[in-house]
Amino acid sequence: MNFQKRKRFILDELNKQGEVDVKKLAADLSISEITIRRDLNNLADNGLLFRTHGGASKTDPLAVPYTYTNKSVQNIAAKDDICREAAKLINDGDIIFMDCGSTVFRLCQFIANKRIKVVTNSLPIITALQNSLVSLNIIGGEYDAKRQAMHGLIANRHLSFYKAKQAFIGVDGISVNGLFANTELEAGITTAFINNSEKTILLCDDSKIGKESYLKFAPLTQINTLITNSTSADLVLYEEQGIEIIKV
Amino acid sequence: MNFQKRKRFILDELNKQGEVDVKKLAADLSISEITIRRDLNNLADNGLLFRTHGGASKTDPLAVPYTYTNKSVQNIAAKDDICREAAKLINDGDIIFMDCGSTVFRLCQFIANKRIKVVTNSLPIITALQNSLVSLNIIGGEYDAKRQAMHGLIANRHLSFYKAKQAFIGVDGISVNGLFANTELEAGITTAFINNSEKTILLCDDSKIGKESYLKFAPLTQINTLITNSTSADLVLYEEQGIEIIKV
DNA sequence: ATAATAAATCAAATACAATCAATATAACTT
DNA sequence: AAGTTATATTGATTGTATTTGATTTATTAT
Repeated sequence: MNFQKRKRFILDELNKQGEVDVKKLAADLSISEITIRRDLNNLADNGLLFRTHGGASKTDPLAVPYTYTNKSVQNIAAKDDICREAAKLINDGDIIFMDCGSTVFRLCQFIANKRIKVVTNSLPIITALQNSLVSLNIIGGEYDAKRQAMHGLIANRHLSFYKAKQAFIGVDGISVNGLFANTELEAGITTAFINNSEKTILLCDDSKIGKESYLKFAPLTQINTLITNSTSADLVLYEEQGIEIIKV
Repeated sequence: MNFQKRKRFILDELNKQGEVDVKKLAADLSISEITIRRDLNNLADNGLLFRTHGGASKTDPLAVPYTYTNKSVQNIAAKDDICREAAKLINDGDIIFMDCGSTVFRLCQFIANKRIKVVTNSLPIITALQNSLVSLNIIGGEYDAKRQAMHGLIANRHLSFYKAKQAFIGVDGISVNGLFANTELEAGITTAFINNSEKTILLCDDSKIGKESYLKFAPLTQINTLITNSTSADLVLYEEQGIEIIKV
C-alpha cells in the first residue's frame, strides 16, 4: 500500500462519506496515524480536501459564498468600535458615500434605522441595507467579483453626478506621506469619493496606520477626520496636518 | 461531532430559524454550553452571525440574499424553455443587455459558461453570474428594493454609454398595440435598452401575450424577435408587423 | 435584586508537529 | 552484478497545541 493508493482511497472515502477520520483511516489501511496525517496534509496543501482536527472534510464548511469572511475577518471588534463612532456623525436627511472596504461595511449595522441616502459601489452594502430605512443609490460600472464592487471609468464618472455631505472611506494604508491603495481602480474611486463630498471621514483600524502599500494616491490634507483604534504616536503628526482624530 | 460539523449545524439552524439558543444547541448536539458559546463567539468574530445574550441571530448581510425565490415566479418551466432558446442566440464575445424581470433572470443558468459581457440593472442577475465566466457591468442609479434593480434618470443615462448587440427584455404585457409596462420607471429603462442595442429580443411567456397593462411605452416594431411558449392566434398579427417569432 | 448568561481559570484528553531512527527504494560506481 | 551511497518513506518517541469541560467569578437582562 503506497502513497498513491492511499491517496486514492482517502479521496474515495471522502467522496462517499463527505469526511474522513485519522484513526479510522489508519486502522482501515493498517498504517500509522502519523502517515495518514502526512497524507492528509499533503492533500490539503494541494487543495484536494479541507483538514480538520482529527480528520478532513471535502470543503471548508465555513466557506459561505456571500460575505467578507475570507477577507476581512481581522479586527472585527475594532472595526465595529470605529463604525459605532462614525455613525454618530450621521444625521437623518444626510446623503453619504460609502466605499467598498470591509471596515466601512461594518457601518451598515449602525445606520440601518437612519433616514438617509447612501451612495455606494459595494454590493454587500446594498444587500445589508436593502430592507432598511436607508434609501440606496448604486454606482454603476464594471463589476469586480473579488471586491464585489464597481470600479473604473464609468463608475468614477457616475459618481461625479452626485454630491454628498460625507464620504466614509477606507484605505489600504496611511502614513504621514499620504493615503495608499493596492490598485489603481481603488485609488480612482476613492479619489472620486473625496472630490465629491464636503467632508471625508477615514475609517482605519490600527493595522493600517503607518502602512505604506503599493500606490500613494492622495495627501493627508484631503482627509477631514480619521477614526481609529490605533494608539500610534504618529497620530499627532497627522493632526499637525489638519486632520481631526477620533480615537475609540 | 467536531468543530466544523457543529458550526455547519449552527449556521443551518440560524438560516432556518433566524436565531439560535445556547441551551438548545448544547442539548441538540449533546455538548457543553461553554463549547457552544465558544463556537458562537468564533462565528461572530468571523462575521457569520450576531451574538446575543443567550444565543445568536443572523447578521444582516446574510439575511436576504438576492433571489426571486420568495416572489411568485409563475411558469418556471415555460420561462426556462424560452431562455434555453434565447441562449442559442448568444455567442462568445457578445455584449448583451439583460433587464430585471423574472423571465430574463432565468437566462442566467444558460449563459454562465459563455465568454460574454452582460450589462444589467438587476442585482439578482449579478449575484447569479458573479462567479461565472461572464464579465459583468452594472447599471447604476436609484435602487428599487422591491424589484432589486436600478431605475431612473441616472440609470437611463448610464445605459446610454453602452451599446449592445442584443437586449433581452421582458414586459408586463404585449398586444398588437405595442408593449406595456406597470410603471414609468420600468418603461424608461426598457426603452433605453431597446434604443442602445442592435437587436431587441423579447422573452414572454403566454401569460403576457395579449395583455394590455397600465402604460403603453413602445410600438411592436421596436422588437426584432419574440420568444414565447404561447400558441395564441394573435402571434401571426405580430409577425405581420415584422417580428420574428420563435415558439418553444 | 435576582436569576440567567458569560467570561476566566484550570485540568484532562486528544491530536499534532518535530525529531530521530529504521527501512525501502533508487542511483551510481567500480 | 555487487556494493555503496543517496534519497524517500514510514514509524516511534516526545513535547506542544488544540479541544473540551468543570468550577468559580463577573456581567447582563429583566
